Amino acid sequence: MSKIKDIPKQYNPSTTEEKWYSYWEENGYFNSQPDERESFTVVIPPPNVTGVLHMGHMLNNTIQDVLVRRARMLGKNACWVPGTDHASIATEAKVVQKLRKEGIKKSDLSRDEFLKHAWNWTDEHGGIILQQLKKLGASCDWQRTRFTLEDELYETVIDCFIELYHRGMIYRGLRMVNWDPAAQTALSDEEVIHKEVQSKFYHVRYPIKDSDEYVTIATTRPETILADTAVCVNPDDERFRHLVGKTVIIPMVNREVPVIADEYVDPEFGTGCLKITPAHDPNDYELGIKHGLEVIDILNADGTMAKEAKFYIGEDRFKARKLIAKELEELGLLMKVEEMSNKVGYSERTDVVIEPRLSLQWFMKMDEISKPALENVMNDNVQFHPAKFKNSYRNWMENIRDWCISRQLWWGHRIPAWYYGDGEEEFVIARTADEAFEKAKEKSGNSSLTAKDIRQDEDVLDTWFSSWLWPISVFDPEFIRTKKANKELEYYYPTQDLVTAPEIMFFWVARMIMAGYAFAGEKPFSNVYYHGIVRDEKRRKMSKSLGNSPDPLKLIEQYGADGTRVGMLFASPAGNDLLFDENLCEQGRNFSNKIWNAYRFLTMNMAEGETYTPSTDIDPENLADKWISGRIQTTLREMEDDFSRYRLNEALKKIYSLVWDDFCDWYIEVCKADEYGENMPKKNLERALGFFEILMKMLHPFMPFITEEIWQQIRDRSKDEALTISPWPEIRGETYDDSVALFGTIQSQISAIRNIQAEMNLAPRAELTIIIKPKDKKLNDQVKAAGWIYKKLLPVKQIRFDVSAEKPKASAAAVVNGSEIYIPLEGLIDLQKERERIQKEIDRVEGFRKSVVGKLSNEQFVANAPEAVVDKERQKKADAESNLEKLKAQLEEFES
RNA sequence: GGGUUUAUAGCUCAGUUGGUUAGAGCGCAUCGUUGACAUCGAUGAGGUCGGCAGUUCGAAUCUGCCUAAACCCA
Repeated sequence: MSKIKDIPKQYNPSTTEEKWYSYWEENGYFNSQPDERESFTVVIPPPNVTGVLHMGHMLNNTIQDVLVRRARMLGKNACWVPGTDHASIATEAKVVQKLRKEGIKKSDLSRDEFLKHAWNWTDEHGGIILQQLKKLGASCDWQRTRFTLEDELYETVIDCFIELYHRGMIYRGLRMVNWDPAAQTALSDEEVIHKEVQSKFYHVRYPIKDSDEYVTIATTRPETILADTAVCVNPDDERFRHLVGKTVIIPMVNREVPVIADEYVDPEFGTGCLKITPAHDPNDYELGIKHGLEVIDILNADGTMAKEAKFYIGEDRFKARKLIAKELEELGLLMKVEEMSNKVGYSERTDVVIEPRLSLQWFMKMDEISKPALENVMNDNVQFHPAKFKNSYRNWMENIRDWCISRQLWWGHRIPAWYYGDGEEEFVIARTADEAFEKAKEKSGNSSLTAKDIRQDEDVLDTWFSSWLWPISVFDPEFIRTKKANKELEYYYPTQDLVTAPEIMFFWVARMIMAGYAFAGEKPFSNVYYHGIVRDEKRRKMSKSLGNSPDPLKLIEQYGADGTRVGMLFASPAGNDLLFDENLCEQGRNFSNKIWNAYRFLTMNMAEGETYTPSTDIDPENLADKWISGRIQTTLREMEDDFSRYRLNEALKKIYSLVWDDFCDWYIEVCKADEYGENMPKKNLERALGFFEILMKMLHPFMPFITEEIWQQIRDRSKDEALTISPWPEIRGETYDDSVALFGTIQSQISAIRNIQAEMNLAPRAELTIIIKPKDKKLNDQVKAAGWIYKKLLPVKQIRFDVSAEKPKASAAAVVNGSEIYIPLEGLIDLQKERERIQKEIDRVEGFRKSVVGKLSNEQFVANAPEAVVDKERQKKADAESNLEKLKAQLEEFES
C-alpha cells in the first residue's frame, strides 16, 4: 500500500459498518450450498417474529457470529440459518390487545378474520429483529430465513403430529392442566413460573353433622371451599380418628360431604385436616379419583365464579376470595388468618396466577422419547458447555411428565383432529377435511355422515411443538412425512453448535434432542453452549417492564458494533450471568480506537509515492521480530484451546492483550525510527504491516467491521480476498521460545528502570546513563546485542553492558533476576528515598526466601515431594539469596 | 420439601490433574500531553482465597460440617 492522507484521529464505526455489511451481502459470502467441504452449521434460536432486539439477543447472536465467522475462516462450509417463530400466546395477546384498542373483541371475529388481523400484524412488525441482527454484524445466510408458521413448516408440524399420533405417542384426555385465565388457554408445566409470595392462610371451621363438633381446615384459597367435596385426615392421627366416616357440612353451600382418611395428609401441616377440592387442585384431583369423590367445577375459563359456585357468580376469583372470607367471618366460622409465604404459579406469558383446571387436552407421552435424549447427553454425544448443566438436564429428564401440547388459541398450527360426534373417542386424525370425512365415515360406520357433520379441533399446538423440529425442518420440511432426507438435510444435519440460555434448556434444547432422535435417528447438534442471562449491575434480569435494559441499537450507534460485541463478550464467561455495564462497551470502543490509531501511525510513517508490501519474513537478527512472531504463534495455540472449550471471553482477552500490550506498546515502539520526526525504516514498516494483517485475522470473528476496513486498506483486495472469507492464520509456525524469554528479560529490566524513574521523581524525558550488569557472560552478549531496544524504549544518554561493572557512587540500583542495573544520579538522588526503595525490595525478597527455606527445612517435604519440586525450591532459594546479596551490597555501598 | 450451582482484590471474573509468598480487566492513587492514540502512556497501592474441622510433607485447589446467595423442580 502507499500513503493515505488524512486518516481521522478517531475511528468512526457507522460508515464503515454500513459499507462492509452490504459488501459482504452483495458478494454472497454468507450464503452456503452443500459442497465437498466439511459443514459447520448453526441454527438460530428463533426469536419471536414481532419481537425487537434486546440485550439477550445481542449476546446470543454475538456468540454465534464469533463461532460461525471463525469456522468460515477455518475453511469450513459455514451455514448459519436465521429465522423467527410465531410465538403463539405472545403474538395472539398482542393482536387481541391491538384489536381491543380499536374497539373490536376477539369473540366478535371469526377465526379467519382474526387470523387476517394477526397476519397483518406480523407483516407489519415481523422480521424487524432480523434486520437488527445485521447491524450487529451477524453473518447469517439470509436466503435461508425461515418462519415457523410459513406454509412449508406448517405442514411439517402437522406431519409431525400425525406421525406421533400413529406411533401412539399423542393422546387426548381429561386432565388437570395449568390454566391461564387471561390468555384462556392451557399451558405446559414449563410455562408456569413459581413465585414465592406473601399469602393469607385462612382457618375455617366446618361443622360435623348431627354433632357439636367442628373440624378446622386451613386454606390460602377460601373461594375453593365452594367446590369442596370431602375433608381428609391422616388415618394415624389420634385427634381425628373418631370423625372418619362422619359427615361435615361445607359452609355457605351447606353441602354434606364425607370425612375420609388418607396417608397423603401431613398431620403436621396446617390444622391436620385437609379440604378436598378435586376440581381445583391436582393433588385433590388424585385423591378424588382414589376415593370416588364428586367433582364440582366452580370457575369459568376467565377466572370468574361459575354458576356452580352458587355465590358471587361472575365475580373475579380474587374478589370472591375476599367476599367469602368476610362472609365466613360473619358466620363465625373464620377462626383466624395467618400470614404465610407460599409458592404460587404464574403464567410465563401473561403473568397472571395460574388456576389448576380440569380440561380435555392433547398430550404427548414423554417416557419413551426422552430416553435417547437423556442417554446421549449423559454420554456426551451431545456435549453441554459448561458440563454442569448436564445435572439439571438429567434431573428434569428423569422426572419428566407428559407434555400438554394443545393451546386454546387461534394463532398457530391447528390440531389436525376432526370430530364427528360428542364422544371422547369420536374423532379422526387427518391432514385435510376430505380425508377426515372419509376416515370419519369409516370409523363411525355411519355412511350417512355428511361433510357438514365433522368439525376440526379449534385449538392450536404449543409453539415449542413447532420449534423442536427446527434443526430438521429448516433444511427439509418434508422429511417427517417422506422419511427420506433431501440433499440439504443430508449435508447440514446434524448441526454443530447450538447457542442458547440455560432457561431454554427444557422448553427447547431437550425437546429438539428428543425430536432429533425420534425422527432423524440422530442428534440435532453436537454442542450446546449455554451463555448467561444478561442482568443489570444490580443483578436484576433485564426487562422491558423494569426499564433497565439499554436499547441495543443505541449502544451500537454509540460504541460501534465491534465495540458493543467486545463489551458483551468481555463480561461473559460461559454459564455465568452477565452483569451488563455500559462501561464494557466503552472499553470495546476504546479498543477499536487503539487499533485504528496503530494503523494510522503506520500510514503516517509512509513516504510519499512509495509502495509498501506487508511482509512476515522476519529478520533473523531482529530479536523483536522473533519475539512478536513467537507471541502470535503462542496466542493462536491458546485461542484454539479456548475455542475448543467455548471460552470465547478468554480467547478475546488474549488477542486483546496481544494487540494492545504486545503489538502497540512494545512492537510498534521498537519499530520506530531512531530520531523523532523521521519515518519508520521501510523494512520495519512492511513487517509491522505484515504482523498487523495476521492480527486483523485473529480479531475478525470478534470485531468483523474494523478488521475488514483495515484489511482492505492495507492492500487492494479482489472480491475473493475479503477478510471475511480469508483463511485463519497458520498455527504451525515457530514459537521462538528463547527469543520470547530473552525479550521478556529485557522488558523486566526496562520496567525496573521506569520504576526508578517514577519512584525517584525523575522527569520522564531526562536522559539517563544506564549500566546493566547481566548475571552472566551469555546474557551479557545477548542483551548487548539488543542494546538498540533499550534505546527505543527509554530516554538513554548512554548505556553500557558489563558483567564486571561496579556500582558508581550516588546511583539508583535494582536487581532483576540476578542481573543488576545502575543508574548514576549525581546530584539528583534522594539518598533516603533510594535507601527505602532498596530496603523495601530486600524485605520482599527476604520474605520470599524465608517461605522457601521453611519448606526446604521440613524433612518430610524433602523426603516426600517429587524431586523436581524440591529442585525447583532449591533453585528458588539460590536465586533469592543471590538477589539478596546483590541488594544488600547495593545498600551497603550506598551507605559508605 | 427435593435437587443443582456458586462463594478468590472496591467491582466482574481467571486459577487445568493439590507444589504460584494468588492472576487479569475495570475502578483507585501518583506522574506525564504541540511527538499514532487522554477513547492515551508510565508507575503503584489493594485479596490469604465465606467460616470451622479434617486428609496431606504441602490445600484457593480434595473431604465433612456450617453460613450465605442464585437457579431448577415439587
